[in-house]
Amino acid sequence: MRADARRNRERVLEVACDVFAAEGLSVPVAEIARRAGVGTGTVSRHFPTKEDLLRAIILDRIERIVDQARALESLGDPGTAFYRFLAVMVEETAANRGLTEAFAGAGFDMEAASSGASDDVMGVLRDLLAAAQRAGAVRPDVEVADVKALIMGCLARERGDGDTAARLRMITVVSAGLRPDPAR
Amino acid sequence: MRADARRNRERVLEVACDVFAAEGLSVPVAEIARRAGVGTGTVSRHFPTKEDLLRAIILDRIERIVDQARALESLGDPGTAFYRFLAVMVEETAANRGLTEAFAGAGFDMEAASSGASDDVMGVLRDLLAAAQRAGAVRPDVEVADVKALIMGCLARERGDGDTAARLRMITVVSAGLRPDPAR
DNA sequence: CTATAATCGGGATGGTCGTCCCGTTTGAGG
DNA sequence: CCTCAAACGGGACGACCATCCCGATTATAG
Repeated sequence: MRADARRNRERVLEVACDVFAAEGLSVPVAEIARRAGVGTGTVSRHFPTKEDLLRAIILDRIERIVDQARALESLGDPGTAFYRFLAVMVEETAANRGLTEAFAGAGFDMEAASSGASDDVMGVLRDLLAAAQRAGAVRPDVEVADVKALIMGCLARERGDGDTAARLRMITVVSAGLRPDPAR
Repeated sequence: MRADARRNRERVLEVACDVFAAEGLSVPVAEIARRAGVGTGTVSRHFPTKEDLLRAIILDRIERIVDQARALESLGDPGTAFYRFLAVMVEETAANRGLTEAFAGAGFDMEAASSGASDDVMGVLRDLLAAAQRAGAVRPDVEVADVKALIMGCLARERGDGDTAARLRMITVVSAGLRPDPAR
């Protein structure tokens, strides 16, 4: 691979990561190219479709989240692991509008793009939830899709990363709601 | 107004209501026209922009929700009123994909479209929340935006109206989370 | 330094959609 | 029945965007 090609590829990736995080997935590819100082042809040669570009950026972020989840999994108390993962996932995603939209399923099919074991967020969430429920730390009737939707709720709190206190409050409320009756 | 004009207007309104509810706000105006059996010109004469058409449909639905809220407001117990409104809002909206997208702010600026007192959902929600908090039925630190986001979470549970049990479970969880510590 | 193949830039293409316009049709009053 | 303004249909237009393509450029091996 030629040196300038590699450089351009890196540059596009970096710019795309920032722009999608700040302004969401609907930013035109041509705009990414413009800000990276390259032509649209250069972008679409390295990443034939917009989805390819998104995959390269988003799956990287998701892998980091999954890593943290796996680390929490081996933490001893399944309840603590589950609830801490809720907070981690919300915090990691809140500052990234593109990632939020990806989770919401807007313009990017995460399930289809995730093929490896290292990017299966739903899988790891399912494991954490099941363990926490076995330990009696989460209401037994709650399903993975419920938890995902509640996380989406926390992310819907507002665009951007401004209000950390509000996010914390949301997580507190949701966590309290998920706990079975006795344990408060 | 000529009889055929009135008839066409009604027909477009009816079809648009169904289609947007079933398939969301991104359905092309031309498709509405096609299914109503009229030309695109007819639609855009009665409703110059797509937003005009949406307003005519969505604000009507919102008014109905607000009516129910006002009815609950005069119900005596502010806590009961608030929690029942949560359920009402989710139930009313869940079956209507267009309404869900409108609340999510996708392609339709609800705040801007709402001008009358009869369509201010956020206003009535604020009143219900404040009263419930004064009565000690909701955590005092929760804000209106938090509640809205949690409702969005319930709506994000899945597309369509299929799983009533899941929606009920979501409302239970969210309600439990919103209650202050003592009252379970 | 030169040749050449990889790479680049950005215009062309095709598709979608909202809105506007105009030639044609039709409802309804006289 | 006859007229004509109101209403209709659907094609034209313009905006936006992803993707493809090709003539110009440039990195790198020899």
